[in-house]
Order: sequence, then structure tokens, then C-alpha cells
Amino acid sequence: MHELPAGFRYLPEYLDRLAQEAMVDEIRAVVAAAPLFVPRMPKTGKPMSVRMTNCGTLGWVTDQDRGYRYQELHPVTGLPWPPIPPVLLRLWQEVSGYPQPPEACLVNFYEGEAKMGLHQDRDERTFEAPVVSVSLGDQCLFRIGGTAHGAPTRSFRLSSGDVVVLGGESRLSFHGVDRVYPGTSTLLRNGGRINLTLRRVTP
DNA sequence: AAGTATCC
DNA sequence: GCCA
Repeated sequence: MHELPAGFRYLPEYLDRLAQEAMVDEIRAVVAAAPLFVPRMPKTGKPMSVRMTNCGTLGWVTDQDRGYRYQELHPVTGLPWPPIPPVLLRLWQEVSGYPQPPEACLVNFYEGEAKMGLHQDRDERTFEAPVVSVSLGDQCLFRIGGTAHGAPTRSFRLSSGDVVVLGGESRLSFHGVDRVYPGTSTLLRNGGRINLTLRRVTP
């Protein structure tokens, strides 16, 4: 049984059903303005299995030519990202302990066999602020390790309404999603899982 | 290690 | 089904 990295906070059932439904409505509006796109791996161009979009002044994107980065414009529409909904700014204020607001909210949509390989969130220009993650919809198997390659990992299920904070020592921990469990939530009519990650990019 | 394949 |  390995230790969880210091600064990792798991807040189960942080959002009640009504709050989750309100958040899904906000995300629907974000997706209407900034359509989901398929991110591609740097150099190889292999598609990731999730679809994604963003809200905020900066959004995380990746493609074959330019790789992982934050940018102000949607890669397909060329428009600025829609603003982060106030309810998410309030959540950040409640749990982040960071004085300034988040600049990016990455929206990852998992359906079917979608997963996310173990990785570090390290494209930001500051690691002082934590990463705040919200789970909506079907449960998933989440895995978190240490900051070093090859460090032991722990796995547990995340459910709709759970909030996870990666701060302190855990800010640069490797983490990922090994699988989604279909039919484990009624929040999204067509099933699947939405993960929102709020981030500060600049100091 | 933001990927996939393979093994137990 | 989950880990490495």
C-alpha cells in the first residue's frame, strides 16, 4: 500500500446532483461555442481517445506539428475560448487556496473505451497553483503515482461529483485514467464521462 | 507515460 | 480486469 503524494486531496461527492446538473448545462453551452476536437500526439500525430475543448483565456491543445501548449484561440474555429462559468470560478475559490483565478478549464470527454495514459501536467508556466479536477457522469478508474518515472501507482474509482486537487508535492505527479465504467451514472443522457480541470498557467 | 501492446 |  503506497502513500498518496502530499498535497493530493480527494473530495468525494463534493457536488450534489443539482450542482452536477447545473455544471453539465454550463459545459453544454461551452461546447456549443467551442466544439469538441480530437487532440493529436506531438510528432506521431496519433489521436488521443478523448475529445476535448476549453474555456478560459487560455486553452490546452496539442497537434502533430506544434505539440502540447496553451493558446488563446480554438484550433478549429479560430475563435477565443468562451469564459469559465462563474460556478467553476467559485469552486476554484473554495478548494484551490490560490488567490488568483484559473486561466484555463480543460474539458475532456470520455466515451466508450476512451482513456488517458499516465502523464504530468507540466505545460503551465507556474506550478504554484494546484490543478483542480471535477468528475461528471460515469465512474472511472483513476491512477496516480509519484513525480518520478516508474514510481509505484495507486488506483481508485472516481464518481460523478467528486473533486480532486493536485497541489503541493502532488502537483507534478503522474496520473491518468485507465478506464471508464459505462452505465454507472445517469447524469449524462448518452453516457460517458466529463472531466474538467481548472489550471493557472501564468505566475 | 496526454500512446499502445502484452502479460498475469 | 487491472497492472506494469
